[in-house]
Amino acid sequence: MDLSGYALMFKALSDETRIKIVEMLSCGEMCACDILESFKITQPTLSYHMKILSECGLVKARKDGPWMKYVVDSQSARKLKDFLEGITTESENCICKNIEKYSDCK
Amino acid sequence: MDLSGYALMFKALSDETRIKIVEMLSCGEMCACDILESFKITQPTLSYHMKILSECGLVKARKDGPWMKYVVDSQSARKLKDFLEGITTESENCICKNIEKYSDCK
DNA sequence: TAAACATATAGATAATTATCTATATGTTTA
DNA sequence: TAAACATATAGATAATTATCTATATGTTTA
Repeated sequence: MDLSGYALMFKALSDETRIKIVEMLSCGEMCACDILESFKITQPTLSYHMKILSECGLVKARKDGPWMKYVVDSQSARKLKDFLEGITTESENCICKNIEKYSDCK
Repeated sequence: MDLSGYALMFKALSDETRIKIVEMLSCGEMCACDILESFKITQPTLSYHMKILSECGLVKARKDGPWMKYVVDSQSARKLKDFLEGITTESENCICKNIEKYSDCK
């Protein structure tokens, strides 16, 4: 995954409401209507947040009749975790060996 | 750490420039001027980013003469990693046992 | 001490974000 | 099939963000 992918996932988690949603989903699949009950936001706002969480890949969405069901995508969460692992751990192929790639690129 | 603390750290990592900075710092301490060389941003913009990274706790800053030196705070990074761990792993005291806390709280 | 260097701050601005209301679309049930 | 239910989309808006230029502050060196 390239950095913009990580940035999108981190951005998805940069909002407290979305962090809470992800925590709720960590126990298993839930439908939007059930998630909505735990928050004081309107249905369109939840829909907006779920789109952000789904589009970055951190959450998987599926349609079940009239309901949308959501669950954490463990693989994506693990990738993000591994990124943080790379930040803390000393290793042979340290992430920072790629520094030159960034020179003069935006 | 409460959720707003995590949100701040995730927000700090939601920008590609800042992700790159953190990667660079993962190898060890660097001064602002050296970091700046790898980016096409102005010095005030870098100063802005370093403030965001420092204030959330993900990066430690210290003054050394005229230089500011920065390094990743491994403890914070580990906390963030553990949060993601809690999202993926099934456990006795699952994060989602706290769901009721969110009810009707914004 | 004056010049050079490193960084921070102030103020402006275009772009993005989180939220809402109103409404549309799609699915199930009576 | 009409009503009820679940969700998404459109459009508006206030707040936030990332960036810049100009300038201030603090430190070292000649």
